[in-house]
Amino acid sequence: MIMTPAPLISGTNAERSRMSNRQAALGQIRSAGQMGRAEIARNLGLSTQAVSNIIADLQADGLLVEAGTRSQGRGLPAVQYGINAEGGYALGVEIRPDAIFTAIVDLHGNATATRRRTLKNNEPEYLINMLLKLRAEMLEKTGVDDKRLMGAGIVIPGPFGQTGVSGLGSDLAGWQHLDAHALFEEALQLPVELSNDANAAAMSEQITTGLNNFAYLYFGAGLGLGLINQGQLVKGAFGNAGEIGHVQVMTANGPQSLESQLSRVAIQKHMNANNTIDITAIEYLFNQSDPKLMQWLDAGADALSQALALIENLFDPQSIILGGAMPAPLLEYLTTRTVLPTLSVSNREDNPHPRLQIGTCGRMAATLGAASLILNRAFTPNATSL
Amino acid sequence: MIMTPAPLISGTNAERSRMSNRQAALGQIRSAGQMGRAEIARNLGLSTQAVSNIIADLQADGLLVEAGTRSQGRGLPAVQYGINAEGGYALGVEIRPDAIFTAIVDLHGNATATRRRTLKNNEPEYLINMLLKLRAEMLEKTGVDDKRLMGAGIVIPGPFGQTGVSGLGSDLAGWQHLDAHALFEEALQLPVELSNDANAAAMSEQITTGLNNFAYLYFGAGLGLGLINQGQLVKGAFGNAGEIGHVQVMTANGPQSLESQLSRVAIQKHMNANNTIDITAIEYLFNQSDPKLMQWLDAGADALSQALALIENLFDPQSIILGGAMPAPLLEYLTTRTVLPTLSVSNREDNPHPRLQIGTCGRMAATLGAASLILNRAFTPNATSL
DNA sequence: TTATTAACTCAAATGACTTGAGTTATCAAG
DNA sequence: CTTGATAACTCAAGTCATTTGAGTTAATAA
Repeated sequence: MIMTPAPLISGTNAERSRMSNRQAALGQIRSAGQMGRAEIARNLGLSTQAVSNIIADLQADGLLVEAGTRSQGRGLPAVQYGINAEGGYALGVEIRPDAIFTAIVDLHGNATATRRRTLKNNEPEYLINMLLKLRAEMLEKTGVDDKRLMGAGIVIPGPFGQTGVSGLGSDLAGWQHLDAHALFEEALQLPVELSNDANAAAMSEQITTGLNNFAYLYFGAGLGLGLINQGQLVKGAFGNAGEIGHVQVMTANGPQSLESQLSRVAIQKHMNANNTIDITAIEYLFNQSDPKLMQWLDAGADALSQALALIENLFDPQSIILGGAMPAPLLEYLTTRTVLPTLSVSNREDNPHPRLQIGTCGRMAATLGAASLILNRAFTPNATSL
Repeated sequence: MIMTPAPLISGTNAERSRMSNRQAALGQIRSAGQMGRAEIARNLGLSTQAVSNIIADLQADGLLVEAGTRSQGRGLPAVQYGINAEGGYALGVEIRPDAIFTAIVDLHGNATATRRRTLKNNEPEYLINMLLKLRAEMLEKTGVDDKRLMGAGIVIPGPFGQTGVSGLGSDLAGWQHLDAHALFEEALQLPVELSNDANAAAMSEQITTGLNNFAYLYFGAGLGLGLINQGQLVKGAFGNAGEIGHVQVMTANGPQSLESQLSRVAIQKHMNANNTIDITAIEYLFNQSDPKLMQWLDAGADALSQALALIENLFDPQSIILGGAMPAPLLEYLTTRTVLPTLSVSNREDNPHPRLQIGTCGRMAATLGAASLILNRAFTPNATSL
């Protein structure tokens, strides 16, 4: 499977300008909730008239709805516009070796339908058929016209391609040499965004928090890092950026991989569990204040602290967000136990954001993140290929 | 000093489209060396006529020159255009606590004049006056019209602002709370790009290598990391991304900071030198195969190997480039001694680029890099504020 | 020698934005 | 309560940069 770095810089003409301006206007409205035309025009450096035309278009396309008027001081009150949740939908998909998760997400970012199926195998044909069936089911249930589906965001386990960290358990058997992107686009007949779990979850967090320079630590089976720089995902040359699990940290037992200290699998191992411990089981143990789990959390906090120092000094983010398939209270507890590193460029007074915070938690974090890859394109100029 | 993340997304109109297309056309020509109009049009997705108009403009502005014709197969031979080196210049500046380096660089990236002065102190007024004097000197010597100066790229020692790693020796005394950007723009009456040494050097390397996803390890007094993602610098929220020197690596003497193992200061310490060892001294020692230096190199190669694993797994670059104020032969030797990590996403067969390579070396690397921050803006659409 | 091909030019058409005049509704001041 | 200032918005004309389509030119292939 090939992921080209694609530096495709393209020229601009009137039509592409309009497209770009439409997206910029939508982006403004989304991040503010609702807005008037004159304000959008000021923010984008366009004339009121231009924005009026654009808004009229968007409204005709069903992407916007009027939302009353608002007056601030003198002058004619501004007619407010908001995103029409039903104006468009994104298909979010997470594929794991053992299961597939899907969701239909509206323009407000709310899931209107979700599905979860266990997988018998990872053969492309089986998987694609499953995916098509789930899409059809969800579309029927929600009554969404499939013309309103803007695209599919698909999370598949990294690393992409055959690399030095392949075959360590999490990747999809038999997919290393496939062009998954083309395969999915062909099957779904939709624009597709491929990504790993951490990047997808990070993108979704960008939308909800409004941050545009941050790092996202995603707890899946292992541990992944999603990086957002200037609002853009840092995917790396082959889409494999963020493989933080293999980074070494110091422990009482000498240097170990971060993933072996801080992940669901690490918990499993620490608890000497024979079968997989999932998020529900972890939540139960945490609510019981299970001594072994609490012990693990202390060691985990130490590893996390080292990871923070690393991320902060390499990336200087506004904030580091924890999320993924872990119970929120556990991550909350983990943050309170974690020492924020002193020797760090993020150790400064004038950052208005917390250095460490909790984001979206739960099983569907990556699936919703996948959908947000598509939503993001609708709201960001020049993001067609990211 | 405040560096805003500046997510300013702006709308597009006819004039801004033209500006963007001009830059895109220049970028095409630069990366290809020379090109015909029809080819540019195809690459940018514009009509031939549009590109013809743009090229005529650029030629009238003195940014392009005709460079003969080229025929490939049938059809009218294409008139080729190339960048006119004298069409514009950038001022490159590196400020260190003890010295200032400046250069005037033409559109081909060649330095037409350079200066180096030691600094008595770091007071803003003294520094600015020195800078103005050097600029005047260089402009006079080269006969460059100061209207042709497109801007100034200025490298100042990080970290920016008062952080947890400030006051460790390298930063400019008394500058933490100044708005350096405004200060320089006011004094020079030019657009200014501020950056740390590693980022500037990385940008310059992007231009010479054509890579757009890579990491650059910059050997200054310490060690810095410059990251380029999708052709864009990863600066971090406060401009302090890439502080890799403080990252911990394993050594025979337990965990140590990377900078203590792999930097000019580390050499100094290892050699038990009382006075600073500069690049010339290091080159001499290396040519003598000085046993202590060679011993240091072995330990350094080990530290470098760990740094590579880290960078590769976090950023998945096309390549990692070594450069800066070190003798090229020493870095060459270092690369041959460095084990490329196995457990890395970069350990793959299908990457056409070497995982580790040497870039620009020498005292002026950061200064020329600073200038390239300005040159880059001229050749990249939407890069006005990076 | 001739047909084909591709780069390029000219002039008209198109698309999207800007400009400027005019309308409307709110707030503030008298 | 009236009046004036203000700001959002609309309409119509103007501007800018691009596209389109009909030539023109020069090289190569047949």
